[in-house]
Amino acid sequence: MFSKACEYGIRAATYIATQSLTGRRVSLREIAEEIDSPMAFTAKILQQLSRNQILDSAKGAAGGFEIERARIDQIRLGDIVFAIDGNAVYAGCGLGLRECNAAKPCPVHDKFVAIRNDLQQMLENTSLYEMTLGLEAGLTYLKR
Amino acid sequence: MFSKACEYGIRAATYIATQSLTGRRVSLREIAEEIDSPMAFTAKILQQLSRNQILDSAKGAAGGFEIERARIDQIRLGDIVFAIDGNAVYAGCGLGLRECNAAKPCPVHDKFVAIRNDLQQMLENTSLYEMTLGLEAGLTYLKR
DNA sequence: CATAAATAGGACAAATTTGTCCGAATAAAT
DNA sequence: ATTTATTCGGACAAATTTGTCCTATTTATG
Repeated sequence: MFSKACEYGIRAATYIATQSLTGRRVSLREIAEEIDSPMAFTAKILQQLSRNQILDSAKGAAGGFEIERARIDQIRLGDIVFAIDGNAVYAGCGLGLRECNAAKPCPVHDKFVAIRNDLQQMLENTSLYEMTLGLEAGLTYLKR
Repeated sequence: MFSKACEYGIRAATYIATQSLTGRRVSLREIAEEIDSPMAFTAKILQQLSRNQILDSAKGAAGGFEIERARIDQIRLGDIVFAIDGNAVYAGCGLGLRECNAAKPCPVHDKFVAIRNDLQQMLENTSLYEMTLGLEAGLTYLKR
């Protein structure tokens, strides 16, 4: 559904958020270990999230990544997906037609629209904060 | 959502179905033109669908592809997707975890399950025949 | 100031997906 | 029987995505 880059990005942002909630800034190394992702590749994705103001990075010794407390509430899962995969998830015909809309639809246009609307709703309604809740309680996981 | 191969496969199967309804067997060349897909690549996909009994192929002059009338009603969109993309659509964690289930879920496991169930329902409830209806009536399209 | 620890970014490499080419096999038509 | 039109299948090529490596830059700390 999402690209690998996007999957890593969501997991990374979620982990960073859990740590930022306790005021801890985390390093790339730690992130990659905690979400079990390739470190250098994860670095690229974090850069992208940083450029898109999803998270803040600090260079130098004791540097790392963090997310402002207030932003953890505001950032939606969809923001992260958009920052990495663009609008590919929402746009684009399910059968790959360049133009596909209500006026000239593909044979499954309506059915796909319905499902993508559900997906979009979910992505827009899910906050980063919400994703951190189960993690701290040990009810959800970011690796394995 | 689906691979390019899968998109072409669905479009091809749908076109073949419309023509098989009138007893016409169609050639690869015609299919590729009608669904606007790369011919040689489409050939590979049709082979795959043929091996999976989604459609029948006939070699030699006047050969081509067709689908038995009775099968057009029986084949579901999900059968085509499964023949090409396997169970990737249903299985697999939304965040890319190797193991993700109700016991040890990722932070968005439940939300993804809900959406994927909807998708699965749609794929299993949509028959190839149903997809041909709008096409003949000029209400839906397979290219552009 | 020097050093160490960290991110930034460019170039490159590997893997996967997408797409092409061509010869072999098959079957209808002349 | 030969020709012609077609699918089959293998090898290859291109494009994209995923992943690695190395150097430069930045910043805290002694």
